[in-house]
Amino acid sequence: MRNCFYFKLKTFTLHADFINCAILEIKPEETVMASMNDVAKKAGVSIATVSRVLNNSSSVNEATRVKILKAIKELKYQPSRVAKRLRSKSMSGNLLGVLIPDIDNPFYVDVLRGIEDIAYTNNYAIIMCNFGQDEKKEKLYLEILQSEAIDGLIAAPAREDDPQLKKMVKDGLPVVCVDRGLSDTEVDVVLVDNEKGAYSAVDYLIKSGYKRIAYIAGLPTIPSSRFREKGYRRALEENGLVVDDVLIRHGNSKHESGVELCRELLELPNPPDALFTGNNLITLGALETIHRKKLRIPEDIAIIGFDDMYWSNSLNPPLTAVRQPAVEIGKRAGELLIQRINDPQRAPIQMMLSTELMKRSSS
Amino acid sequence: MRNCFYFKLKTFTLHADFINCAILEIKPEETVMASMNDVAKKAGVSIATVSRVLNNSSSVNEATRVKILKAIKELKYQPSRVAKRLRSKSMSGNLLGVLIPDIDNPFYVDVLRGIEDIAYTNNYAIIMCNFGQDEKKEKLYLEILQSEAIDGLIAAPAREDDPQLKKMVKDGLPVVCVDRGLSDTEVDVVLVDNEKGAYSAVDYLIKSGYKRIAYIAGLPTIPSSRFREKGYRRALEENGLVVDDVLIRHGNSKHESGVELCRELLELPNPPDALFTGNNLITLGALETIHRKKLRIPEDIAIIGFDDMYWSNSLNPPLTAVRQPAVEIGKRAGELLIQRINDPQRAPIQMMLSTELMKRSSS
DNA sequence: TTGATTAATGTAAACGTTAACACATCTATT
DNA sequence: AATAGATGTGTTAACGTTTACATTAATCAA
Repeated sequence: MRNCFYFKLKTFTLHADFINCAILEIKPEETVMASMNDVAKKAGVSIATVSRVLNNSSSVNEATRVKILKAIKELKYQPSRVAKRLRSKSMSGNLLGVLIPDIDNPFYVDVLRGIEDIAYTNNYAIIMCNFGQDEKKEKLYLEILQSEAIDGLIAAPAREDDPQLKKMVKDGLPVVCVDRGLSDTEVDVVLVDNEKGAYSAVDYLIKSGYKRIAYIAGLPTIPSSRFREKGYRRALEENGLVVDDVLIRHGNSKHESGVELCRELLELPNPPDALFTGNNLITLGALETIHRKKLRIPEDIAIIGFDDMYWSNSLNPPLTAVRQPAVEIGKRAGELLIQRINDPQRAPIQMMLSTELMKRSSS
Repeated sequence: MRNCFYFKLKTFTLHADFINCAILEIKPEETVMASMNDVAKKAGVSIATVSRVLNNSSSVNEATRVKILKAIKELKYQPSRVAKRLRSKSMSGNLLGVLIPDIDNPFYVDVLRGIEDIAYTNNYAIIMCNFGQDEKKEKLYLEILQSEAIDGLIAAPAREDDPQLKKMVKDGLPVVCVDRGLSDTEVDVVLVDNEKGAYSAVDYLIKSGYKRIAYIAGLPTIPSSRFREKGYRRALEENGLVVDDVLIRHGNSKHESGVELCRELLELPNPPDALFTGNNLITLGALETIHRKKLRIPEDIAIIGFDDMYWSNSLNPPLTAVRQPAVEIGKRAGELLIQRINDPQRAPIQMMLSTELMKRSSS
């Protein structure tokens, strides 16, 4: 604004900027958001007193308190979270980071929703970081989160031994891991008993009479993939079936790997009669292939997927699935994180929620 | 740390804090994250010079530059976005807000992913706010976003005339609306031609021979719901069919309204032979009901849904759907926003992307 | 009355940046 | 030889909070 007048006086030309300026000046309110200083001035007190009533720390006279409250109302004052965060890393800046591998996966969306729910009720905002299974991107996001001075982080790291994340934990950042842990590191973890969940699914398939059960796995780097495979193998073994390695396929945890690996399996000389799919996306991919081949479920091929969806009943036939309480995982993680922010000394907790086999008609 | 020694010298007692301190002192690195000041000190220059090489503004001697760069490397210095943001609202603090009505809806997830993609490549972080169709929550989130001093906002507001959001736009916050606009307000908008999309679907149904076509609508407060209804009506009229109001049902845009309203329609004395569903969630809900009733698609009831999903082919039969390029909507919105941040004066743009009727076998 | 405690408030330094301004040197133009 | 500009650098005041410390006035026990 001052620049504009400068232009005017100096050159005596109607520079474009000046015109804009003039117009702006007519605008009714150039509301620039009141600061604590403005409030203090308006209430005729010092800035410290305002801060005191805001955080109702230590005693302040009732009369001044109402004066200040009034000023706050009138100026529509809103404290700046940014300034707060800058000032004291110790004090809560009310910002949480969430680092997830793949927002295309409905499981993580549910987790995110659970986190968001808790965050919101505790007045935390969330910085959402989706690294799409890309470790480089993950690394960059971790740096950004650090730079944003978040109060805490909920993460499903790409690898269990992520050195960067481990360092952040060691440096004192409150962290809760979901879906997977962090090796050799004292950190809260919320996950599900993957082996048991997989076992229950495969055992159920066997008990239902299926003999050649295939497993389409996700990325082997992800612990849950491995645990699920372990459960799969154990179920076969304990039921006296032999594990046929040709029936185990490893993909990248994404939709198209479900499509592709399912096709490979079905085109085998001796194809499976049932399918256990390693996650949401893989299940959907496999279904696509099965339908394309006009195979009947479960008569030609049965299927049980890891991860349930609220629209599993919209599939035809309704999908039998191992349900992870995804929203609850998010909520618990959020609660643990806030707890830890308030009490950094608390011993780490590993919370293992149980899965539920949702028996529907695809198996 | 210094406090501890203070304790020691003053009281000569082993205060608990002191013990903690002693232990802490043994810890290898109490890495507190280096600041620009540390870098400056280490490089033997002033803090301003460091800032200069960081923003490579104005000239700085090559020798000092490398000295500083070296110091930065060694200290693993990372600039604080928080400080940056506090310092200059004008300068980019590299933080964007995203305000969406319902993260359960895969459409918004895709939009979010598009935004995230652009944000990431431009070094912006995202604060994600999901208000779940709750206007009170929306209001609170807007306040939080303001308080976080975001550089820009992408929003799908609950109502077109949201006064709070309108005020924020007027106050100069760069805003881009997705999926819906903001009445009487100069703001960038990215959306789809909802009427045309709906028209194409219903027209296709009619051309395929269906006579009684029902529409399950979302919340009437949402503009897109109304436009889709308009397209539905126009298609009927232009094809010489009469609009039977009993075949139009209004829900709340959520899954269970799809389940319920579809049931009502199918139990009508004179039920529809085809269904046009107003969004993702409604479609899924309707499918659930159809399958529960063991009706065949499309023989007993045809269905076309608004919103396509990457797993529409996993449905049985594959779903015919009006595809919104959701990811692209997100990307375009992200681009527009960043443009506007860099040039606040640019005239607002309304970007209307086109839908595509994905003809599969549910109709 | 005095000295000590408490209540209510103000002052100013920090948090980590940016940017306006000032100040040297040095080079080039007259 | 003098002046103007460029080049390179430092100093310092913001930004909006919190908080340690200082200050004043009032209350109270002795």
